[in-house]
Amino acid sequence: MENLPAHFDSLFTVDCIIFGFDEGELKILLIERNEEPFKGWFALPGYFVETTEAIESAAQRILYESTGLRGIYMEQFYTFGALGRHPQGRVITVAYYAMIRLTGQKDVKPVTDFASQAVWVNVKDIPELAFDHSRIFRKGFEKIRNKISYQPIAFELLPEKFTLTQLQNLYEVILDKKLDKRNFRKKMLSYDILKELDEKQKGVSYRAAKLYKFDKRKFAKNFQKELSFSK
Amino acid sequence: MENLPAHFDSLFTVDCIIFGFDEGELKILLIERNEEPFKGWFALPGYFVETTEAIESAAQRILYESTGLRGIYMEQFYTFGALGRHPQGRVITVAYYAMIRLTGQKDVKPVTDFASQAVWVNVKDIPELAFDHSRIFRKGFEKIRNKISYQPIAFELLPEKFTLTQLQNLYEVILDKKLDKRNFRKKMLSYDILKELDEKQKGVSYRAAKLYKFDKRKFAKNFQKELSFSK
DNA sequence: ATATAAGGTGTATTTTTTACACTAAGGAAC
DNA sequence: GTTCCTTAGTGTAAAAAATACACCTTATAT
Repeated sequence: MENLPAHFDSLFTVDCIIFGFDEGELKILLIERNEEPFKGWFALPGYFVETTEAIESAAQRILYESTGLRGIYMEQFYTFGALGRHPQGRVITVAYYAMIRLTGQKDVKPVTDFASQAVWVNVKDIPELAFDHSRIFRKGFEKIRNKISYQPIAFELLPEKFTLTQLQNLYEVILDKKLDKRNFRKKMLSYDILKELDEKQKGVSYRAAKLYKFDKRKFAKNFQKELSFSK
Repeated sequence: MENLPAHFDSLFTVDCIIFGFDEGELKILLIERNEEPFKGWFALPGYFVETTEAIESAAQRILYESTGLRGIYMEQFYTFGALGRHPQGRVITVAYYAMIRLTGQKDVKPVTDFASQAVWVNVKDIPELAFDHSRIFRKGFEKIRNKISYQPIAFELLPEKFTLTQLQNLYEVILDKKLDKRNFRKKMLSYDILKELDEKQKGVSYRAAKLYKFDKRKFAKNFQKELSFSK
């Protein structure tokens, strides 16, 4: 950390995988680039980190510019710095993922000037992306797939009030496999992080299901105890 | 990723937590800085990433400069970029950990010109470190503590041939708790990643224990199957 | 009233985790 | 060479967790 130039600059970026769950499908937000390099390609929302900005804030800013949302929990999952990843020079990117609630209106605001549009794409239909963004996406997706197996992180994707079947569908889409209904419910309820509401689903043409809420307090209490190797 | 300056430079660093296991103690390698800022403080080995260098290579180089070792597996675990972390300006650092085999001689080569010495320090006695390195250390240590609970990553720390008791001691030191001998052996052997050798410990004044080797092939085979949420 | 579609529930079996204590072996000390 | 000391090495029973599996209930639509 020595021999610092009197003034220095940095060239690194933040790229975000923004997950949303909509109509039973897990999607991410992609932008279509309208500038070179990779003009016309789809890419993860991302941008340079200002020198006066913490990485974390840059991630929040990019999320805001892409979706209009603020204060969403984002998790940093890896930093990519292979030499050839940007055709014009050395760019290091810190990758984050976020999970957001798509409440019908799909709040996408393709704000930035370098994107011609922003679209939600099913994770099963992601095209080849600009730069090394395909790799970044795969790594981030793998991360949440692993994490969800031992930590209930997926509630951010659901509406505030949800049914157990919706929750199970979400798990099935993320894990890409069918789960047993009875076992899923038993296990999920045993975590004791859901609050059963006095309310039922509306507008369905079949028996309405009970609604639940995620209980942050209980979650914090029940998931502080760490993983153990045996005793 | 637009509006690139014709020429650009980046200011970021790599910092490494280098773990070693010696005389029953888990240690990390620290350097003592002999330049400002934080002259005289201990710090994690780290340095700038050259613009012509992949992050990964920089990590390897730093490991080599600190220990004389090459080709060791290193894992990136987090990137730190809070605004105030370096007193002279914005420096982003990508943190890696490595685990190395301390085979008696303790191969420390305090090579760099900005370090007056390099020392192995027990993880229980880490002093307050320069910059935000204390925080980096805590985060990295937590990471391996979690990871070892579901992946046998600790073999790199042991001599090539080791006894089950040595392995158990290592786990106990990392997890900071006592484990049951029978259960530990049962579980470890059930992973089927150890090769039992036709050889025994030497030079001990008590019953010599069988020696084992870590079997990389079996490890790869048995740990590709991923974690699952239930079926 | 009937059909349709999802909601909601329990138990037996298997697997995994935990708790727990004694004999065996080898070298050191006398 | 006998005794002592220290660690090696082993099995089983009980508890907990994970799995497999099928039917009745309830709400709406026709």
